Parts: sequence; structure tokens; C-alpha cells
Amino acid sequence: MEKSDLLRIAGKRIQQLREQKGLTQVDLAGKIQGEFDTTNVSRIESGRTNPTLYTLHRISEALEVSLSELLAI
Amino acid sequence: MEKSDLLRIAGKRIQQLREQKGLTQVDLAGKIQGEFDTTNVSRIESGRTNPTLYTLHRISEALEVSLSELLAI
DNA sequence: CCTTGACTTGTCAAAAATGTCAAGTATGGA
DNA sequence: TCCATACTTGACATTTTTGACAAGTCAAGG
Repeated sequence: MEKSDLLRIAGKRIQQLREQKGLTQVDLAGKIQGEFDTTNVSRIESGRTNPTLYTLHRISEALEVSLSELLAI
Repeated sequence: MEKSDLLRIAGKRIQQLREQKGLTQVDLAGKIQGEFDTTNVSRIESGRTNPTLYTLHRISEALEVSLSELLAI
């Protein structure tokens, strides 16, 4: 799979899980451990950035799913 | 979970899967799509670096497991 | 010993993620 | 129309990953 496709699909998955929980991007950024701006949520969901493992981990915690589930793509 | 713990555990998992396949770090780096140095394999397995999603994806392809399986940690 | 293979560690440049802020678009309700 | 909410986008500094190379450790075998 191409990098751009991977990032786009992973972003869609995160967006999907976020919306399932009824959270806005602002809500999600607020739930994430440490500093996290809504800018980053937007960039990740749209596949414009290539998040690190730690970032994915923090997102999975905020969405209350495992990393495995988050990346079941 | 702390960042350092996450990276250490993910690294161990990658090492475990690599060894299960009977591959050396050099073998794995060679199987990975695109350019990939053994230096990076070592740094990731020891938890000294925080790999990106795309890097994890390429590793999972080389180890012939899904991203989900790779990150079942 | 000496060599080879496997891995680690240091440094470096280039590219990119992260964190922050400001400004833009779009939608829906008062 | 005005305002608030939600999201996108651009720019910027800081930090870090990635990729490349060289040198180091360590163990097994000749």
C-alpha cells in the first residue's frame, strides 16, 4: 500500500471512531494526554501527517480502544 | 502508559516476531520496502525511537503480519 | 589469535511530526 | 444578518525520525 493511502485510511478510521463516540475534534484533543492541538487531529484525520506510535497510542487511549483496534485497517 | 514503556514494549514485540521468522536485523531491513537501514531496526527494537505509522506499516509487511497483530501489545 | 556475523552506538543532514497561533470556510441557530 | 461551533489551512519554531555511514562491542568458529 502507498504511504498516502495508508495515512488517508488510518485517518478515516480515527474519524469514524471519534464520531461513534460523539466527540468533536476539540473534545478528542482535550481528552488526549499531554498537549494536543485540534490542528493535529485535523491533520491526522485527513491523512496529511504521518503520526508516530506514541501519538497513535494517546489517540487510542482517548478513544478508549486498543492500538490494535485503532489500526484494524 | 509512559512513552518510554510503550516504545520498549513495541520494540520487543517487533524483535520477537522477527526472531520467530528466523530473520536477522539485516534480513529484515532488506525485506522492508524502500530504503531502510539496520540502524533503524536496532533503534526501533530497543525503543530508542518513536516510529511513524508508515514505518510500522512497512515493518508489518516485511514480517508478514497485519499492523493490528504487530501492535497487539 | 583472527575473522565473520549480528547488533549497538555515535554523528550528521534532510525531512517531517509536533505544538502553537492566527485566519479562513461552512453550517446552523437565534 | 449575526453569532457560535466545527473544522481546515497556513505559517512558524522546536524537536525528532529517517536515512546514511563509520566505528564499536560481543560471541562463535576456524
